[in-house]
Amino acid sequence: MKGHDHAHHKEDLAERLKQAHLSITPSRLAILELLHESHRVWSIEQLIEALKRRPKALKGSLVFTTIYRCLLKLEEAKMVRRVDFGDGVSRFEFDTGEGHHHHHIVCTQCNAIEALEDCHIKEIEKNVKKLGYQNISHRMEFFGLCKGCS
Amino acid sequence: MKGHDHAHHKEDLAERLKQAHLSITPSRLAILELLHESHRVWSIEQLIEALKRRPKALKGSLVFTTIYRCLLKLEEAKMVRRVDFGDGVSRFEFDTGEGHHHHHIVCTQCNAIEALEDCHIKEIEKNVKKLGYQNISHRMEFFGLCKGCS
DNA sequence: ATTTTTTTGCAAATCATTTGCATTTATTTT
DNA sequence: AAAATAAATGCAAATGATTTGCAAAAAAAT
Repeated sequence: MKGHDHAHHKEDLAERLKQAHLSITPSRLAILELLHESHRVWSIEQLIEALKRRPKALKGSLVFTTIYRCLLKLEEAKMVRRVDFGDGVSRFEFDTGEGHHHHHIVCTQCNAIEALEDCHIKEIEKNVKKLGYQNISHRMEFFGLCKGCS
Repeated sequence: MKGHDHAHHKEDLAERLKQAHLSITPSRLAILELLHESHRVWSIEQLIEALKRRPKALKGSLVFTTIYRCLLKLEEAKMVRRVDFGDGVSRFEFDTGEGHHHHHIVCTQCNAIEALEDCHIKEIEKNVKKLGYQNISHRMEFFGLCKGCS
């Protein structure tokens, strides 16, 4: 069952790459699989470490630039979303591409990151619209001391 | 009247520096005056340009590092707030230090920045609290096409 | 199977930010 | 007010993440 699921996902991911007119490469599939399975954000360095440790590691060496460029392409294709906590490091997470979006809470002590599945900021968006803006998007991240650290 | 007001502000700002145990220097006063008068955010480069053009320019040359370190100190002292739009450039604005806070909307085309004076995100904060977090803060910025650009 | 296009790997360039240190300026002490 | 102490400034160089150039390799199209 699990094996079948994985195969299914892999095909799906390859299909989405094809639809986005992106070549299907081992790096891209590996990144997408990892992001898809793990519901979390990854810095590029973290991704490289995790991919190295994988059972089915990539044959080629895992190079920063390669992962970086894969992520750029996947971001363009809306398969990956970039998350920025203002600490100078870009992080990435899987993007279902179905309009869902969420925010995060970052522990100011241990830097643990947790997803917040809700986003109730319609009021503010309304006001922004009143100001005459279009195609409004927003970034919102929370910072605080998590249970373990307080 | 205006002159008197300015003098008043200058004294206030010097007083706040004193209270924060920071030396009162021309650079710091000039930065604070500019930030206080202008209700907007400034990158360091923008600050340097603006300070150069001032009627009462600083005697010493305006050096990036100096402005940078001033802003760091002023941020610590909560007289200045740093704003991050995720474009790799830090910006700064005056901070009254009275608990007010606001967000911004950035035009995705012309990069114009406007302040949003309201912040209705109590619901989300409640949920974050339920998760066990303390000292919760957040970052939120909006992006969209402004009137002039759409 | 061959050509064409895209991706990868490595090195080097960028760009904003940060740090080191000698000099200057501000504050404190005498 | 002058001397001593502490802090800030200016310049150069270091840092660190990101981005780019280009030749080699891999994938897609013919």
